[in-house]
Amino acid sequence: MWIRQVSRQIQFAAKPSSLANSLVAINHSSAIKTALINCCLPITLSTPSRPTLYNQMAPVQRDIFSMLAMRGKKKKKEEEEPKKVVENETVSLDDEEEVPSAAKSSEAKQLNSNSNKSEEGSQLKRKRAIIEDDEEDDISQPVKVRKTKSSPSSSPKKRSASVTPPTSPKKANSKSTSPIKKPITAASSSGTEESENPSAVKSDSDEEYEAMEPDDVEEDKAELINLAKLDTLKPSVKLSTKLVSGKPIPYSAVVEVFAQIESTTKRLEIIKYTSDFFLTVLNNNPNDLIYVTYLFINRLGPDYEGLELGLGETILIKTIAESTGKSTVHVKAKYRETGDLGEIALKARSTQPTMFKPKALTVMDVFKNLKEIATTTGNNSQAKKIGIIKRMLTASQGLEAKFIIRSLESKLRIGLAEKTVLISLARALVHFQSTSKKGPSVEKALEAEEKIKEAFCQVPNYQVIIETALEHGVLTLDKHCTLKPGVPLKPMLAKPTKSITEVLDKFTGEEFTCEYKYDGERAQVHLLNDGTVKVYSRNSEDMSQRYPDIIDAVQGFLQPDQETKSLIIDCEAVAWSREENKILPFQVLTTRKRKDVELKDIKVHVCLFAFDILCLNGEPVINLPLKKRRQLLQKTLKEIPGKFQFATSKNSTDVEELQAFLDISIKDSCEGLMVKTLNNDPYRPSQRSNSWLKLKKDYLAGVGDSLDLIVIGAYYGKGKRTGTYGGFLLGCYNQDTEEIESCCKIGTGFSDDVLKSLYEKLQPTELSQAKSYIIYDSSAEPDIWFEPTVLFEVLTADLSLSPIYKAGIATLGKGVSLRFPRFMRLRDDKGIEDATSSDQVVEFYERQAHQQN
DNA sequence: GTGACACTGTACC
DNA sequence: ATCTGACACATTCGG
DNA sequence: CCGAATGTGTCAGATGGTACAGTGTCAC
Repeated sequence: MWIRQVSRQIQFAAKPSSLANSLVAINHSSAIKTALINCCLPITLSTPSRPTLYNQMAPVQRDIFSMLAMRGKKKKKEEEEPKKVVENETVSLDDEEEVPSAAKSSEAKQLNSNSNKSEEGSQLKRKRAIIEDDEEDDISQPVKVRKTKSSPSSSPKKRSASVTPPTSPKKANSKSTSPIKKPITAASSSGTEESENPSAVKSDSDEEYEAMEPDDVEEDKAELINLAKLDTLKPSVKLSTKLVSGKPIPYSAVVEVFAQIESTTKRLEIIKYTSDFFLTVLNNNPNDLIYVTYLFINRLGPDYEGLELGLGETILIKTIAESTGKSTVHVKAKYRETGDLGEIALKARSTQPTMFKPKALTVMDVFKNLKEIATTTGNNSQAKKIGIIKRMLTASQGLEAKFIIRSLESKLRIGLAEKTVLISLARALVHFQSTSKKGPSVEKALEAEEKIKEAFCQVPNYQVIIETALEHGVLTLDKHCTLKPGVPLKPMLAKPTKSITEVLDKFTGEEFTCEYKYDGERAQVHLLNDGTVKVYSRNSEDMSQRYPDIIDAVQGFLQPDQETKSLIIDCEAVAWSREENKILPFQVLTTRKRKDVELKDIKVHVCLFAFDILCLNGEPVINLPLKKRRQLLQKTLKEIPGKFQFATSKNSTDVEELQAFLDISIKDSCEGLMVKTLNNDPYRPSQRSNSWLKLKKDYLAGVGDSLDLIVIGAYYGKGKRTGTYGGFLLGCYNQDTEEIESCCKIGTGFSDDVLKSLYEKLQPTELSQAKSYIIYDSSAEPDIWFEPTVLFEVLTADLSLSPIYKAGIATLGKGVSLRFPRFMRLRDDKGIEDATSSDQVVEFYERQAHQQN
């Protein structure tokens, strides 16, 4: 039987990896698997990844390309809003650019040559590059000052006044740029006009590309690159919103920075804009920095405080519809087109007449409003929330509406997130606190970055970090912000790995260990000095309410002779059957209540599998190597079978042995293995460090089934998937009834190109409604139905009983769906009758359930 | 008012 | 959770 | 020895299923 399947798979396997998969999926003999791993997977690994056109471009080509693109933009703008760009002004601007660029490049070269020698050096180099940009900032800031001075009509910017880096003659020249900026400034301060032309603000960049041309022609390639790069960096110079020292930061300033950030994809540039702005805030009104930071990371407070907006797409659409006087249908249609609710709100707003000019929103206003939305609960709370949003929208000017909505969606989508904010904060703070006129040295800046990252991992609370940094200085953060029981720290994460050989590859010459990867929930258990116990999730949410049983039992886990007062351990909480003494599937664990769990009516029992210790009696131990930590862990705690156990582990470097261990782990209801180095690395909170790897069974083992499913519908893409389908609804074929039963959605595994071609391929087969032989649940109804013609090969980790999908529902009473489905490839060699049948799906499901006994 | 149910949001993976 | 794409950086290759 | 080509690591943002919790709605 399986031989036939194998030959079928061989026939269609596109690449060795999927061949290996298919084969392994059918036969569990570890010898075969090992052989496959050894001969097939390495081949795949060395295959170069699909190059895209852009990737194929040489850097120079890319730079030229982007420069041209930028010029195109500028040209447009000039056409749109003709302004008095006087020639000599543009020239002088040009000068300004050139000088720093030359200086910078030579510096950079020096750095390069220094740092190539060692790994540390090269890291240094990278970071230096970032920091040097900063110095450029300093240069640019005076520019702003002068601009304002020379052009009274533009809002006076105190912003840079307090920064006051040394002003050199070169900078003096650059002031002449001010007139260029004026029109924009005027527009944004007048608000309403500008909102009709949102691109104006965003573009707020520079217009004088022609001035550069003569230079370009003469310069050699290297210079060209520098110019192009500088060119893209320039917009950060301009902030049209005025900031007044001591006064609250206007929200419009934040929005303006968001717009700048959104206009680029370059990380260094983003960091520059952000840190620039943070520094400005520090100089004007340090107390607002925390609010600004929260707006940038789009959060309301530390994760462990558990504040939620309680708003989603649906309610936002309703709100936008209400506040703009359009129907929800209309808004939804627009959403399809643009994939961005913020944009819709903005456009709708700009066409709305404004009776009187509302008071400008401040950063504080917005943050407080968001917080109010989050804390509003109870009857009629939704209406109240909508009311608050409407108020904000009414008060919004310019681009503000767009970002208010995006904030409410919890997706800023501007290419900036936590990590970048942290780096930017570090740079802003270190500049702010630097005593030297020139700003901090490169080394200091790097140090600050490290310190703040480290501190944040141990105390993930921006308010604490910022306050501490302001009080004691960024550079001593490590002394004041260390982990302590009661405050969750960012857990260490593992990197996915595709094969045992890959693991061996990465860990050659290292001593390492393997542990079971339990299929449960990460649980960071804290025991405080006063005996309190807290449990935190992977994302630092407080789960104490969910696990009163754990809290109750922790004291009993301690070795009696150790007198342990406090500790933090890292565990996986797994559902446990006390009757059969075995691990239960993840799906069982999720049925546990999350709040108000009473000890007496717990139905789903839990066994904690501990694998690490992070703090003991108030002393952080994260800097010890794993070997030591494990010893500590086992010395401090004792196993109580079925309640508290140490993760099963094994040290080996033998492929066969590891393979066997992996197989056993899966038989023992685990997801696979975690592989960790024993000696080298300390516990590195939050990093997907190279010293922890996860070896996932679904790439190697039998349950990682690949199915061929029928595409029966699709969903409109949002954000960067606007204009194509963002996901698809898939079904399997029931041979008895000749119906198609919905099975899962799928939205990952596509490259952009594939997504595009799928759109072209499927769009002609769109139907106005579902074919009658399609069985589905209304809650998984797609935006678009298709004539079923196309099959996807889909990989999955697990199968689950589903409340909404229908595959095999006749046999099992519930449908079966897929856990972690991902697209592998298009099966255009097969017809829909060759799709995986409902029976097969059921078979897969039962085999999986059976396997774990 | 109360309870059942639907819908939405958010957490986990 | 999975996955891709863009960047920044690291390393190797060819003249 | 330099620049080009190729490889690697990090980050951000698309998207998956499922369960509970909270709110809204409606019938009684």
